[in-house]
Amino acid sequence: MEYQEVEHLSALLKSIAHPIRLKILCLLQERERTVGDLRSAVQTTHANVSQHLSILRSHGIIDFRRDANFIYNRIADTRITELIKTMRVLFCEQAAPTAS
Amino acid sequence: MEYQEVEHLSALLKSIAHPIRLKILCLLQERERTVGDLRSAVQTTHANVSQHLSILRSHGIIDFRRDANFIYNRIADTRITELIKTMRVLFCEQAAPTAS
DNA sequence: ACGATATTTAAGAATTAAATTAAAAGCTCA
DNA sequence: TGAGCTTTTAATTTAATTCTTAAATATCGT
Repeated sequence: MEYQEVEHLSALLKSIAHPIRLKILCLLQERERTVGDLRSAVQTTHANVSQHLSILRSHGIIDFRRDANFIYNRIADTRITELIKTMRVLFCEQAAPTAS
Repeated sequence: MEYQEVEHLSALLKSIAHPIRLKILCLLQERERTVGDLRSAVQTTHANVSQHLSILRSHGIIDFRRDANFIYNRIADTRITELIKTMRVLFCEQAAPTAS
């Protein structure tokens, strides 16, 4: 892996490694959500969620659309969706009960 | 994803998100390496490499064996190998030149 | 045991990231 | 326009990481 690739990938990983941001990304896997939705799911202040969202946006990981005074956030990079799926399978999936 | 899973996964991601640690993990994909090998590949001090290695060890990501006064480091968790492979495919792989 | 080499540990300084708080900016609808 | 939402920005404080340096530990070969 090239120097630049390592730097880029590590910045990306760092941006998704924070528990609040990781949880936000998991929530956005299912469907788009407003800032308020996310705030109540992750249990912190609006300002804090907003700051985390702006970090994710600055990496092009998420995107948003506005509707009235709501901001709907969604995942912008499908590779992130793939990555999170892979991590879930590798690290979160229960061993399937053996059928015996 | 459960609260505990989020916490665990984010700690894991944080531990691999540092550029030096990510590079170390990439180097260890191929084969085991001594601390000195790794040091010259990542261009920093022995002490610093050693500290990064100890972070990776404390997460069970890498493992080592001793031979004389050399410590040979290797990846201990195959899921990490899988994860890195996936990330390389998703984020580092060039689009294959179209065969036309 | 001694000198040489490889690695680790520990303590402190420097850097970077995160949470908090308060104020501002957008938008809607009466 | 202005009251009432939702969201963002900015400044400060707090906390966590990372690097640096120096000293220690471990092992080898003689």
